[in-house]
Amino acid sequence: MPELPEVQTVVNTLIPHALGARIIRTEIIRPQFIHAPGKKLETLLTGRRIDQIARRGKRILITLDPQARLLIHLGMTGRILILQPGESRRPHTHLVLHLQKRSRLVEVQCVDPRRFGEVRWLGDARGDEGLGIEALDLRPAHLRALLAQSRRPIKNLLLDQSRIAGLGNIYADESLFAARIHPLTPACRIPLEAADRLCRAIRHTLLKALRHHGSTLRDYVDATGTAGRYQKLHKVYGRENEPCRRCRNAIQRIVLAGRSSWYCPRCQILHTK
DNA sequence: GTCCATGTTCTTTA
DNA sequence: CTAAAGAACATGGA
Repeated sequence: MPELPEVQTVVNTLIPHALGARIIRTEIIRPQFIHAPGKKLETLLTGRRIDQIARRGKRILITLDPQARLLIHLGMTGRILILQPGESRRPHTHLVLHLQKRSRLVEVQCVDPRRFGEVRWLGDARGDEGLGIEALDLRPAHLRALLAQSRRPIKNLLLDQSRIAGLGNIYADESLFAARIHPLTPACRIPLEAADRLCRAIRHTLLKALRHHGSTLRDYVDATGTAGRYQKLHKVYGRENEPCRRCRNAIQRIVLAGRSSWYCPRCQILHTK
């Protein structure tokens, strides 16, 4: 489900209900889904207060008081849902946090049918280990440097979270279309003007998706259960054989890094030298 | 039954 | 050393 705009929207919709709340009860329904060292997560979580809810790349980082951190990754189909106490538990719920914020009680359910996501106790760790620069913090000079040191197809580089954190399959394709760069172009062959165009395209695409609360293809909803709207504005993603919105040529699909990649063969230039 | 899916990680291959 | 390909994880929808 989640790339940067979706994960940020989950965080934004979680904050009003959960920030400052105390965890008064913890139910672990599927222990295999939860990574915690030694002690039981129930013991670690229960009694602490939620001090901060933030996003880094596609990770949700929850800072607790007394000081400790919890990481939630939504994987492909993960959801965090805010529910009233007593509302029926959704299928594939792995963890439920019972929160009290002043006199109000709410439940936070962590749901993930495919179980590609994870909940992990971080203790003192920051939770940003292994991640490259935030996609929204990317600046032309930084992107130029990244491109110069790689011959990989640009699409593969954009998906590499250890280089740039936050882009996934949808926004990598949409950003490359906006920058008019072919996904197979070797990173180091992208001309400087095109690199700067890509930098702007990434930022513009993510901010616009964020304004539309992300893309809902099938599973994604925010913490209040609301779907995103940006999928209606996709220019290439999932549009094989449909006309390019810019030139009317048919959108093509190829497989790269094991993922479908959609692009317009007329608008997106394959730079080779 | 088939193929495909917003992600990550591991193994194999080159 | 780099990095690509492929499989794996588990479930469900078309």
